[in-house]
Amino acid sequence: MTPEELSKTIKESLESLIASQKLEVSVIPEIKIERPKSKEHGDFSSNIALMVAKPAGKNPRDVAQLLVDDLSKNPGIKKIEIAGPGFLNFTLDSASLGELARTIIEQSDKYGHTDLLKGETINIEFISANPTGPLHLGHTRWAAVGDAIARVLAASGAKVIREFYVNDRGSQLDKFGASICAAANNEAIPEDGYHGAYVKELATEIVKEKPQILKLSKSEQVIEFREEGYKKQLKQQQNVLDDFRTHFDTWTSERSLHSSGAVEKGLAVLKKHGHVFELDGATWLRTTDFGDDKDRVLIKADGEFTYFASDTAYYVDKRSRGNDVNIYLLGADHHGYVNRLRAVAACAGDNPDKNVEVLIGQLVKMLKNGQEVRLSKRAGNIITLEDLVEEVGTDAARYTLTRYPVDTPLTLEIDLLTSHTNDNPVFYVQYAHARISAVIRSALEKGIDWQKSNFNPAVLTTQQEAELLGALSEFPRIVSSAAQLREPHRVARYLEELATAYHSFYSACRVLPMNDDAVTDETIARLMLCAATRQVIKNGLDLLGVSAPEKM
RNA sequence: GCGCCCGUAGCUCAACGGAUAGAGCAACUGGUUUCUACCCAGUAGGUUGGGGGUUCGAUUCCCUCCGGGCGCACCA
Repeated sequence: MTPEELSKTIKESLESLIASQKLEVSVIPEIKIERPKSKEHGDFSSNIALMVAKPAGKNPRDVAQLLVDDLSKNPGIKKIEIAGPGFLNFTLDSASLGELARTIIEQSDKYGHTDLLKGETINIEFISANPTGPLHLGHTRWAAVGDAIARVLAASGAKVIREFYVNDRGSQLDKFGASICAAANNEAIPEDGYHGAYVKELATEIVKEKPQILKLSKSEQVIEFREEGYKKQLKQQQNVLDDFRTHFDTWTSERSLHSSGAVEKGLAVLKKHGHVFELDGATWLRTTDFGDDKDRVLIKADGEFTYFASDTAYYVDKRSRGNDVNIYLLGADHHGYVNRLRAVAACAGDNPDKNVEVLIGQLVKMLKNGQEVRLSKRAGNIITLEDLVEEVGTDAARYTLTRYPVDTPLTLEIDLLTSHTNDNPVFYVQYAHARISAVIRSALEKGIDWQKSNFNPAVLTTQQEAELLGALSEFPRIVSSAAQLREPHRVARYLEELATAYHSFYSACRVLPMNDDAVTDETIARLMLCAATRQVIKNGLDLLGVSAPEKM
């Protein structure tokens, strides 16, 4: 019996109590099944009696007793206890609990997947770095977290579009061009330009490929260097992200919004809804109608579109592509955008609570030798995605970055991360996977065909086996909540718990027969349990984009 | 000044409004003749920044104060 089945059973029980008028409740709340922290509280628990007591006008413990009387008939349930104010603590019989292993193996890589978000089309935009330099540590966090969110959403049945917005227009790009140009001509780079070593490298590369550039006028050179540098830098970002296992479905460039007429179209939509006005020669959007602190300029007095105009057009464009929910993953330094993005949605006639979701990620701080390294793209003193991967590898980088909720600032201690052993829970989880793989390999070498043998779940009776099964049963709920809350770190934390449950089981319960001992029901059942655990670890690591090695 | 986020063990961090607030690291005590010791079992460590409120029940929700981070362009 899985938690989902138990939940259903309780619901049926409640319905029958209501039908027989022993209980009077108009609406049955969602019945949540938890795995109690304390072992004394059984395999699963529910607070449903506490939830129902008030509307029913009864004492919670009395409601609990009614449920116990009705549910005890159920064959898979060994024991139900009423605890504290009215919690129901369930203990399943071992056969009923152990069946889960078979379920997991049958569902294989689909175990944990649900259709919770079926029918929703969700667009998740993240990173969206300027194509004027390498991706830094902050971008790397979004690469790992954004991709992991996309994965849990997809596992929960949503149609997901991963999107990257390329800011290939405007003054930052011009400064980029001027910087490369200066570097190519061995001149001082403008103070507000880009000073990283990569600028000089780009300049050298471009001159080598197109030496005639240097014969152009300075103003033409700047444009040429800008365009060549942009192409190269974007390509570089794409390659790096590819290696980082973060693949985007859509790359939308700001220029294309202008060339395709999307900007005019977006403006027309906003005008239609009546929130556009003229003042001091400029065209404004009245975002203050919807909670923004000030109105925003769409077209400057000199006739140029603002960056904000592109943003609004981009939103309208995304919606027109059928995206119901538009998630933006932004750094804390952009949190001022939240109200304005929501206002844009409202100005376009949408519901900001439904169509827009902004996730603000706190910045990543890095300590090296106990001192903070300030990250600044402009100054050139930056730690890039590649630097991090080079130090710790893609698996450890992705895992470490997805292990924490994004709304807390993250401090990476590079010295710890580079040590490869300390404080890197990814190794702990991966090791559990490799360890199980070794056990299963040995079983095959010994000629134990556990997959074709009779599985008797009733022999899984030890405390460690029950704990492990309990942990395995939680996975679907964890994935669902990670998707609904957009918090993939829950998957990582769960995997650590699961790995602990496995290691604990492993040291307490011998799986394979010793020496010439015979293969028993217990051997087969434990191998099933191992295989189920391995499957769940693999499924969980997949959701984080981390590999599950067979050997370590 | 206005606004957003954060404050939990010595450190880094968890905890759908639920039961005795949990892990890892660091400290201490034990454990392996056999399947991967990159492991396991245990001890110690807390007024969840302070104070109010909401309720059966608050780390979680509301108010306020304190402390820290960040943002408030006809820049992008």
